[in-house]
Order: sequence, then C-alpha cells, then structure tokens
Amino acid sequence: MYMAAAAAGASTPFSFCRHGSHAEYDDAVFSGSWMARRPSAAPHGGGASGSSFGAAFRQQHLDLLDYLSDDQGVPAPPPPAAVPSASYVTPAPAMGPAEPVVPDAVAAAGGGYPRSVAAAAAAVAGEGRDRTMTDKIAFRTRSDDEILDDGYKWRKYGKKSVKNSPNPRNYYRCSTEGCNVKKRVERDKNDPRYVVTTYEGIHNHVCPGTVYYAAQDAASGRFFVAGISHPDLN
DNA sequence: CGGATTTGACCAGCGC
DNA sequence: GCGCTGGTCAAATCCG
Repeated sequence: MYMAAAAAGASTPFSFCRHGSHAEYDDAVFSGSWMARRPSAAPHGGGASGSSFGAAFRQQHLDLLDYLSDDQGVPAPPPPAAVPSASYVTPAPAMGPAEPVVPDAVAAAGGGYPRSVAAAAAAVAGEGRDRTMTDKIAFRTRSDDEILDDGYKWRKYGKKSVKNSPNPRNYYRCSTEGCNVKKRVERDKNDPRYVVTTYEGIHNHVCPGTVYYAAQDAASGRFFVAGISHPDLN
C-alpha cells in the first residue's frame, strides 16, 4: 500500500494504478509534450493518485533501465520554468542524449512518429479541450504477456500489421465511458521478448479498485482526500 | 444476453 | 494525383 498526499505536489500526468508483476520495464519514452505540458493537476481523477511515474516504478522495484525524452514527434516547447519536470520523473543516469536507445518499434508506436503524433495532437486539440497536445508515453517491457495489468480496463478496438515488423500492433481504448485514453501494444520487432506499449492521453477518472481515504478538516469541516491505496500494492 | 474481441473495410496523412 | 501506411470503425463472432 502506498499513501500519497495530494499536497505532495508531485502528481504525475500519467501514473499506473498498478503494474504487472511479471513485466520488467526496460525503456520508457516520454514525449516532449507529456514532459513539458503536463497538467498541474487532473490525471487519474484530479491527480489524487499523486505518485510520480518514476516514483511508481521505483516503488514497484521495477527495473527501469533508461528512458529518454522524445521530442522528435512533437515540437516540444521549452518547459515552463514553473513546471518542475524533474520532480516527477527521475532522469536516466548518464545516458547518451543522442543515442537512439529507442527501439524502432517504440518510434513506430508513437515516440518520434510525426504523423501519428501530429494526428493525435490534432485529434485532441479538436476535442475542444484546453490541452493542445497529446500526453503520450511509450515504454518497452520484457514480458511474456502483451497486456500489462495497469489497473485500468481496456477495450481492444483494432489490430494491424505494421510495416517492417512481423508482429501485429494491437489498439486498445480505455473502456470507461468518457475516457478516451488509448494505448498501442506490439512486440519489439528486434526482440520479441519485449513488448512496446504506448499510452496516449490522460485518464479522466479514477482507477478501478483504487481506494481513497478521506479526512475531515477540523476547521472547515470539509472532507478532503488524504490518501489513496491500491489493494494489489499492499 | 451483454460485453469483449476479431477482422476486413474505410479514411486520412504523407511521400513520391 | 496516386499509392502506401497507420489508425479507426463497425459488423460478425466469441465468451462468460
């Protein structure tokens, strides 16, 4: 179980409810927009989950070897000074910035994939939301299962064989009504042992199974979220 | 029977 | 303009 105070100020634009216990996270690619333009609050039902992505990984003792900020697909604006980007993700240790550690599959899955990213950004922008770019994260995991149990309920809506890859790409959409978060899952063409997962968007609801702890403010009498926990993480 | 999955068709963007 | 490719739709099918 982990507690996370909403006041911690380190809410993430994308945090998992839980992680598959059998997956090893090897590469994670954060899009520039996701890094720099994260909403200060709101993910997962208002950001109450509070744990950063990096912290979540560490908390689960997952082997996040490296990741990089990927700005190829989206012309990431310079991070606003007010956005403490380093507070919610832990920079990879001494990684060559120009080293293309991102597998092709990751790039194809969204990281550094101009067309899809642009299309997705346009799609999101067209929804009339105040966000102009898509929050996207792609990472590679070593897993036998293609579906990582992140706690959310996904509905498969498409499957496509992609060019230069023997493995098909599966398309999933968050099955929660009103939530249009999508994810793409495919096996790394270079190493089928790895699964490349790309999440796109931010959940506008709480994670199923998440337990919120309420506390009452003595002064105002108002209730507030004092913390959350996920049964699986206990 | 309702929800999830499968899968072929369709559409839009991009490169030539 | 055309072909290729990725992404999505939707009807059919499967499954609990």
